Amino acid sequence: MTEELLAVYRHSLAHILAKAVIEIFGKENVQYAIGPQIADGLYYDFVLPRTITEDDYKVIEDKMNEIIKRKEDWVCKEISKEEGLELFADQKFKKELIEDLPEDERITIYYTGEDFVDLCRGPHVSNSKELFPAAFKVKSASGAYWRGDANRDSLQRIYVYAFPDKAQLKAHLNLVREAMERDHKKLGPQLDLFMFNETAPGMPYWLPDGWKVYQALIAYWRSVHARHGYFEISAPIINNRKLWLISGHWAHYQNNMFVIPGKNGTEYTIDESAADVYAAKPMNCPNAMMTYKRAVHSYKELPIRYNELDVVHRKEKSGQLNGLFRVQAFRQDDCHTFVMESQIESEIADIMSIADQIYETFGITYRCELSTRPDDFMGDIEVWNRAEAALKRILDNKYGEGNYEVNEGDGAFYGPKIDFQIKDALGREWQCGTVQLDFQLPHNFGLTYRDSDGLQKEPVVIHRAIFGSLERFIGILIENYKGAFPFWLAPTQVGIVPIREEHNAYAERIYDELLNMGIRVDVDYSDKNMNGGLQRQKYE
RNA sequence: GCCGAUAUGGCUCAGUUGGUAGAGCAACGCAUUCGUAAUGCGUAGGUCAUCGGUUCGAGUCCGAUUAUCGGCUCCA
Repeated sequence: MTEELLAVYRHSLAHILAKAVIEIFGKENVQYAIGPQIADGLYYDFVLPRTITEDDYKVIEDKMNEIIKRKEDWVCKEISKEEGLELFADQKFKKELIEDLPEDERITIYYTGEDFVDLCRGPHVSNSKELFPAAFKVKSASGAYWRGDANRDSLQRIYVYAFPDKAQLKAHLNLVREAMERDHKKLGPQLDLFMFNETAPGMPYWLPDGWKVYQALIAYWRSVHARHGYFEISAPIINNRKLWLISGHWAHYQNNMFVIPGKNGTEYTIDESAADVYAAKPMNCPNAMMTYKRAVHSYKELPIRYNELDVVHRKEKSGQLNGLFRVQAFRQDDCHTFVMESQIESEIADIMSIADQIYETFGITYRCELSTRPDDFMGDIEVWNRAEAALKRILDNKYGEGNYEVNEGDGAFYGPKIDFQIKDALGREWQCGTVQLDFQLPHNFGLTYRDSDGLQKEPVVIHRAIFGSLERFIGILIENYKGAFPFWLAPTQVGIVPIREEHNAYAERIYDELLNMGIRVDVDYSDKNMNGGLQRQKYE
């Protein structure tokens, strides 16, 4: 089945889903919104008289199958806006969709049988029998908003897996099960890598074994950067509000910051009346700017590359947290590189080569996305154009023109960026690394360097991370390796288990030798059988 | 934040129509010295997430809170 046919198949099934739900609840009780196809099937959004529960899934599936078996014809009709508004008079979402259509847009509707009609661009099957063997399964039901807007109607979204045939559906369900078994939220605590506690939501505790993995990753990361002229710094975790006012975070990012109120007399407050208001840093950049600013710089010093692994805190809305994938306290493998505009291209090319090397080490493939100037950009448009051209040249050289995604207008207001989407063992994609140009922060902080012509100029800052956050990256690694880390990352690289007491002395000798070689080794002297697996040695 | 779900000893779970908590594994003790998915016997471990309410009585019912999970991003 081609991509196009699969889309038609899934989208047609979405109509079948809507028809089924309407037949189950009664047409007068259902408002149906939209139902597109998605990566593994389709969904449809409804307003229903009651909440869908798991017990309904089977009922819905059965009804869908029943409808398909009717082998009804699908009829497409072109109608006028007025006809549409009349036809969908009692369907508020459809009416809104029609009203929002441009005047000259042709409006089409699709009948499935005579009793169900949906506003739709199509195309669709011409008869339900084309939907056989109808390999689908209701996946879940959840809340959603009309047009993704939290202020508008709350809808119930029903997700359905749908594949061309039963074998592919089964394969996908297996993949889903496999992914569940690999879930780092389960494996992590099971393997004693990390844990969470209610008093610090979204802030991982790294346990001894997890911290070994963490440190192994960092050690590797440092060794790679050492060969590319990077220097590591560390800066305060909390700063006075003054810093965040300069950087713009106070104005634009305050809702995502953990703020420590100051004292105005006896009152605690975060406003100007208290001078001692602090906030935990959500990003490392402002302190990197301060670090640069401590001295005058010559063009001969650039690029200056400051790596930084400090913990950052970002306050998320409740309901947004997700294991290690979305946390409130984490370390980015952050770097702020200060360059002259003329150095952007070569510097980013070097960053790309570092990214290549690091991702390859994990057997991870990735693809790049370029995000360009948004409407509300800041700075000089000529600088933007040159920077975007430089990024394009890099990507063109590396992947060939058109072989990477371009998200027009998706860049940050302070500069264009390249994102790395990495792909794990199960083919799932994750946003990790990012390279962002920044023309704004150096300006806000008044950064300069003395150029060869004797003039003071503003450096450009490149923000970049390759792991993204260590936390998220380790989460991905746990799932990618199913908890079985490669030797160089494994918390325990060698385990020694003497069988009898008289072997203990020899075990100790081996243990010391391995330890001296820098191997992470454990030995189990416990007097018991081997069934329990390796025990942690007592004197650790 | 919104919709939905979940919350019982370290882990996995049971707990019927409300009558003051059970099991297996793990732990610990004793015995066993036994070679790769479970040696035997015994001991200890829980204010049933938190707070409040209903009741003579609540793990069980009601309310609030907190945390966690699935969605809310693929837009006829």
